[in-house]
Amino acid sequence: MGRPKGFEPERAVEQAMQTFWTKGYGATSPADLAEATGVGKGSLYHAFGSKRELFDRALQMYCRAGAELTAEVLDRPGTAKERIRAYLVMLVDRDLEGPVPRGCLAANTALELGGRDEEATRAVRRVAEQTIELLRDRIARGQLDGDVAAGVDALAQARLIANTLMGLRVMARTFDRTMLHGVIDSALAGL
Amino acid sequence: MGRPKGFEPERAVEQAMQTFWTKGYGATSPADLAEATGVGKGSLYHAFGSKRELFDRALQMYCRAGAELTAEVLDRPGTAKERIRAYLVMLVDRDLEGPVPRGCLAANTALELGGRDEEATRAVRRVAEQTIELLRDRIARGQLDGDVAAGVDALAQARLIANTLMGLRVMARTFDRTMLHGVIDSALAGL
DNA sequence: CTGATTTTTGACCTGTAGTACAAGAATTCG
DNA sequence: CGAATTCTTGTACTACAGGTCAAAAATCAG
Repeated sequence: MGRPKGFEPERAVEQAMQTFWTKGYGATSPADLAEATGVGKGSLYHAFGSKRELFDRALQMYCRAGAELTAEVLDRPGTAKERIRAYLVMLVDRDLEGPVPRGCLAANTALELGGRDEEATRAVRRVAEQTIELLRDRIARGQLDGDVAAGVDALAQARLIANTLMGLRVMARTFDRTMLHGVIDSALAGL
Repeated sequence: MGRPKGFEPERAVEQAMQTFWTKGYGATSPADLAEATGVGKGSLYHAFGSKRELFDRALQMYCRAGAELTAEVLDRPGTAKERIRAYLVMLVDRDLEGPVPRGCLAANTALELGGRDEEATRAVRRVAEQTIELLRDRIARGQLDGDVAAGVDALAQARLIANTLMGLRVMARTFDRTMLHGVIDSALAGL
């Protein structure tokens, strides 16, 4: 019973995520969130408790969607190198296509809150570890498939690529597509 | 003539830089700056005009110091690979030694203001390009010295390493020294 | 319809960011 | 010393961040 919600929480979290992603946590005001979600400030606080809790939900959603996307793209047919390249290129291109490059919400959060905020640090770490794991598995599969040399250290390469990815999403803020693609090529030389 | 300044501007900019570095641009208040520099809020505005202008000076100082440090470390005796590894290790360890990992002011700025702020974007891009150039020169020198294979594309490797560096300074917010050093090793495999 | 329950709305509140400004202090010049 | 100049200090001000709350609105059980 009781009055029914006038909005879908998941939808609101998603809108909030977009806003946090674009403007950053600190620079997003409750008013911004209200406008983005179309839900009154008061209702948001009623439903989510605080700006911070809403952000946690948004970050969680981002991580989940990111992991799914990563798995999906890596699993498409092709060699490990081809798939990983496609993955990196896709993320970089996505970054560059918007009116304003937003990078990666997790990376942005890592720099904005990392080290100062327990919860955020853990969340960011988890998504990074997840990515590394997916990359490692894909490389290992490449070794089974015979398209990656058996002597390659899958974990080390996965870490290198994940780190490169973080770098790319910072560089995407200031450099152009050509340079970023060049970096991707160099980073994949070890495969 | 007139009353002499009660503080050294350069010193104040340096203190301000430390604060911006630790807390980020948006999260640093005029009150923080006044406390960090020991100069009254009013005096700061009189001397520097605005928070933004002070930040520009601080970022500029950071870039200059960074470039000098890079050049200095790379120029010490050793092979290109040894020197570049030492450079990366030094930056990562510095990041980790403080009570709170601060990353790189330029990278932080790139993520906080990049794409939205012309001036900041330019400054960050300049420091990145500078770093790439110094790395390229050092690799090229390594080729002359014979410690780097002649077939290596110095510019591509320099870009890869600069990108790796950016990534490391993001990862340093959430990962430990061991993993970061592993990434450094992998990244230098191409030399 | 009444009451219980939950959501919405909008007003309201406290604190601080970012800046402006006026009055006073320190210094040099004549 | 007085005047001119430049810096300092502290107050004042506007705007907005972040959040709270009371009252109205919507639903359902009985």
